[in-house]
Amino acid sequence: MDIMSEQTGKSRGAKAQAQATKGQDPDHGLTLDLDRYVPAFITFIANKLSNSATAFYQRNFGVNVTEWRIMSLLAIEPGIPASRICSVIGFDKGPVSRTLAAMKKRGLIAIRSDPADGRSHSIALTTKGRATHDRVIIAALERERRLLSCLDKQEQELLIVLLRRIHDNLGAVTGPMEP
Amino acid sequence: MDIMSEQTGKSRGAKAQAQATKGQDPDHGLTLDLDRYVPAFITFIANKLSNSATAFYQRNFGVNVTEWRIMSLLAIEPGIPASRICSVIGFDKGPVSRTLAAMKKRGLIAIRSDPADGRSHSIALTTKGRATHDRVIIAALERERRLLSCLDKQEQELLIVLLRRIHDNLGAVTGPMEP
DNA sequence: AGTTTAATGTTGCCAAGGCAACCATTTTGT
DNA sequence: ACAAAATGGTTGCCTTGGCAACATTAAACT
Repeated sequence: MDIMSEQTGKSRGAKAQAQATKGQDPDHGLTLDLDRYVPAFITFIANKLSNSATAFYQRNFGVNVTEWRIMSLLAIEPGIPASRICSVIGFDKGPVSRTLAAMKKRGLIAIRSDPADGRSHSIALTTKGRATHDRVIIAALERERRLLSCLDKQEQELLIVLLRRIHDNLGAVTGPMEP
Repeated sequence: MDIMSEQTGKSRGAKAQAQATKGQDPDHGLTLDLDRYVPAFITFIANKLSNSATAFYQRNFGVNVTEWRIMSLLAIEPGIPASRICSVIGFDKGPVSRTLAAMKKRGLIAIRSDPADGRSHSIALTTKGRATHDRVIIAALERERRLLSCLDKQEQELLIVLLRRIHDNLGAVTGPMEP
């Protein structure tokens, strides 16, 4: 195939240093160029960020990163239902439901049922939840600042724009696909 | 984009504070701007990508996304030890060890112990593993192509460069930090 | 030498989070 | 009006993957 030979030749060039230590000469067939494979980059970065964030927030504020994400959204949009949380943070409603129950039990949020719709609930931070939020956000912004400290202001803007475009284009990949 | 374009005033009842467009809550203090908060973007995108990839690869090729990542690395650098896999894909050695055991049992990889170092092992794709790899990579590249289809060639290059810089800068955030 | 220290994997344990089945309420279609 | 479908949440079950304790071997330092 054309794709095969083209991609193989392309990725071979930038690869020499990667296998300096252990890799044998792999050169038969198509391989990924891990220095340019975006899904791997994004997953790697996200995993490290989430793990590190959960460890840090848990240790210092007693909340994990999922709870922090929910709190940050509730600070922006008080009174939203759980379904809104799911769509914004991109999580399944199962974990969100359980996390909300845990946060309510710890007094971080208040849940009152919607009088207009017996299925829905209105969720908001309590005073305690807001106080926790106001402490965590300082650390969160500092973490983001450090993460982006390797980019100048213009590059940061560019990254945000590109990530937003990718974010809005996720349907092109998560949708149906034939093998 | 704002995901809020749906029925915004639905379950917020009469007190729906229409922070509809941009999510700034004037009543309170500091809040995140979720349209510009990079950690949230990256996590969201990575979760959707990984979930969708695992579902797709599992259904069509019988491998999950972790196994695929390991396979893609083994195709590039045959004969590496497990520690190398951990550092490249950013996973803990525990899951990697278990995944390798499962892949060996299914005949996808071969593991032989290093005669020079009794602790280390040399891991490589079998013929069957390589055959699976050669089928999956077609889908993987197509998925990446779709993901990036919202960017032109220059923007894609830019994104790769920026992500690599972030990737290499992760230590600034995962390292020690005081609250 | 011998004793500590470090590195490689394996395993136990646990939290995070997706999926599906389900219940309770609308909403819709006829 | 009433059955059918859709919607919001809850729960059970499962996979993924991190962390820590451990065994084994290699390296480093007396």
